[in-house]
Amino acid sequence: MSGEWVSIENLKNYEGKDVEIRGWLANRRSSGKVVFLIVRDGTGFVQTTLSLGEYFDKESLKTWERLPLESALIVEGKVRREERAPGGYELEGRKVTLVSSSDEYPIQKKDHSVEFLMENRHLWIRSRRQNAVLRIRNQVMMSIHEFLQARGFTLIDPPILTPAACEGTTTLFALDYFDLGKAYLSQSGQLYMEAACMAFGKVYCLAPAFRAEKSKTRRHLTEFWMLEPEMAFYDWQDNMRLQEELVSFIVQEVLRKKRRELEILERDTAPLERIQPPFPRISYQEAIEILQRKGFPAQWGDDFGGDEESVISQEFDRPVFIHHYPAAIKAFYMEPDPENPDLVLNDDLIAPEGYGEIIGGSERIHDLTLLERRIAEHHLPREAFAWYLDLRRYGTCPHSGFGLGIERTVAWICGIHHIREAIPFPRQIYRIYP
RNA sequence: UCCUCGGUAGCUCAAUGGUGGAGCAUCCGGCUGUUAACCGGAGGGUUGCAGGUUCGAGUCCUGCCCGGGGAGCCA
Repeated sequence: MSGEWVSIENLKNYEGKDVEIRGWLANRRSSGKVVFLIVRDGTGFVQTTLSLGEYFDKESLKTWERLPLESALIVEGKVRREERAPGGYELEGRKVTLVSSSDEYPIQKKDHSVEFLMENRHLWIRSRRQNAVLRIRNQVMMSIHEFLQARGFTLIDPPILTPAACEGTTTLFALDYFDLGKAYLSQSGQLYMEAACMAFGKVYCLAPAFRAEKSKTRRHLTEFWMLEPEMAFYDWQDNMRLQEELVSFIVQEVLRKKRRELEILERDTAPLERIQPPFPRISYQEAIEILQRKGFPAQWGDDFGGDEESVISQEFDRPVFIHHYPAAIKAFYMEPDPENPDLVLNDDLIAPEGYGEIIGGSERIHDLTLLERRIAEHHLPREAFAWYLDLRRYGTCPHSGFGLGIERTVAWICGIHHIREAIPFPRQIYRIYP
């Protein structure tokens, strides 16, 4: 008599059938003789009706009417198309089994402050919107793997504990490593990917990165996830072509497979539909000119902040590449422009709608002498980079790669304001709980 | 690190230097289709902490603690 255990996202395939839903009580309403239980199971939400009559007497209705929110339960009933029900389908309940009653649930149906929600992040992820964001994140991750694997890339996992800075400038989280002194949480897997691309040709890592900078903006976390592909024999332009194809693929896949989540987030999908290659390309020099035309006091040699990035991105209807930055404001490993050694063969990709930089990429220095000079100029510890220099001794070749910030990309696609909602458990300067 | 805003009931917020309230949540009652349901009733407070000014401080002053927003830095 009891029906098949079905997930809510598949309910529409069971119209007229008896099924069982296992989940949690998301909300409830009652009207004396009818009790409405809104049940969620992680795949969706469905309204269950319990009516006075054959299956429920007045006593039992009273019990279910008072069931605390987030209680775990199993409901059995018949799937019915119902215009009045949110989602178009509802469950005509015949039996409810209480798995566990909940304590009074802290997150309620009305307003909450950011502070309160962040303090209860472990519960907040149950909510409809947060659930939608994290489902889209999952899709982004899967689409990245699908895209790169189909193009012959090999996933190579980088170490998280590292002996020294990849880029010298940024601050690292340090910890004691037995008798070997300090170790640091990785701020980038790039240098290891450069080693790996000389072994496998095309490689990528999708891993956490850590920055101990005291950044306090909606675009920063101390722990974030980064995709870092690295390709042997790719020049800086091959690199950009790969980036625009990847970003377009990710966005189109989310549009194709996560429509419902985008609706929950009330994301205007029109700007996303436009995300197709090729992306516009402007030089650093052109970017400076745009800013000056817009009245910004930008000088050649300045780096761009969030406001500047927004102004530049507003000129275009899709992500825009900015290439050929001054070498002085970029990392030590970037290949100089052969026509002007003050510039490097790099690119930043700025997302539309003010979401800022989502990719930083470049061709890498492959000449041993030049790289040694750069390491010295940046006062980096030569011993720590011995293995990295080896890559330029044994069959060195031009190669390129980039880093894509997962949370910034997810936040942009979802249209959410702050990237802390784009990761399940954000780590920020003033928050490490829960 | 700097700038800025804030901390009052479980939550979101009110309260001219003069008896700390409301909505939601909780508990009790009502309602035959609710849509953040609705209607009636009840309980619920060391106003972040420590000093100070004052006849009197949630309110003014000083310090500290904890958060929010932003800058720099970066993905």
